[in-house]
Amino acid sequence: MLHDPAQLDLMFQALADPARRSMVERLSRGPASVSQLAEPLAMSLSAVVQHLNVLEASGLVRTEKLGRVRTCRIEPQALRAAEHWINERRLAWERRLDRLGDFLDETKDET
Amino acid sequence: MLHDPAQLDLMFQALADPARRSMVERLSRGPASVSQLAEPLAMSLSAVVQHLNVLEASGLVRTEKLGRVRTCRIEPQALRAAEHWINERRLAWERRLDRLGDFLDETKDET
DNA sequence: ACAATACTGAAGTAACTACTTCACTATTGG
DNA sequence: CCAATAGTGAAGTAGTTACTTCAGTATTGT
Repeated sequence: MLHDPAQLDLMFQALADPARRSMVERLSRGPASVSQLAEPLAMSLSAVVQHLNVLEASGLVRTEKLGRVRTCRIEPQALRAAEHWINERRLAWERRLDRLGDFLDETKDET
Repeated sequence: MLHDPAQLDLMFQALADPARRSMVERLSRGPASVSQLAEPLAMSLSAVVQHLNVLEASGLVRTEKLGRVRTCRIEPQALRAAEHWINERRLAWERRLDRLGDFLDETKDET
């Protein structure tokens, strides 16, 4: 269920923005609050919350509110899904090149 | 030089569209012309060319024109760069979880 | 030579994105 | 209790994206 096209759209779209990637990068080093995520970014807190909503909708980040603090953390399964899609296509291409190489080697032997 | 933020923006943005992903998927099975890429897609040839330009600008696809036919193929290094970015963040997170697990195990022993 | 093929490019448009500001609501520390 | 903190939500706006159509240019098969 993580492989449907719409979910991949959301995940790659989420990763396409440098502010959101920097948030993911920060979260890869451990959970953080919204303010902590916002701190290094040159934009309003509101903008950060909007980016966070995009990340959450994509499934890449999960958040949990305790008191007045929203704690954000990475969802590694979603990262894995995006990684997997790319990996499959790259491997398909590279296997193809290998077979082509084998074929060329064989036909060379036949001369 | 494949790791600069702007290039990652372009690559993830390129992968965020289902039509473009279907083009990449087709190309992962071997090179194709613009018309061949367009064939399964419910949109004008012009639209396909525009998607193709996005893919080419991202570095994910390389094209070469011979006569009136533009042949498109995948650039696996670019796919690898996108894959690598995701992988690094996921691993950072998972290593963190492992260390946390070790720490919890150790402190449990100390009771 | 001429028709068909394979794109290419420009202009238009509707929807979406990445912000902004401002006003607001909880929660918490003193 | 009340001021500071942490975040939420709505509205507005400039810029971008994903198409469309239509008109044009090479290239190639007959």
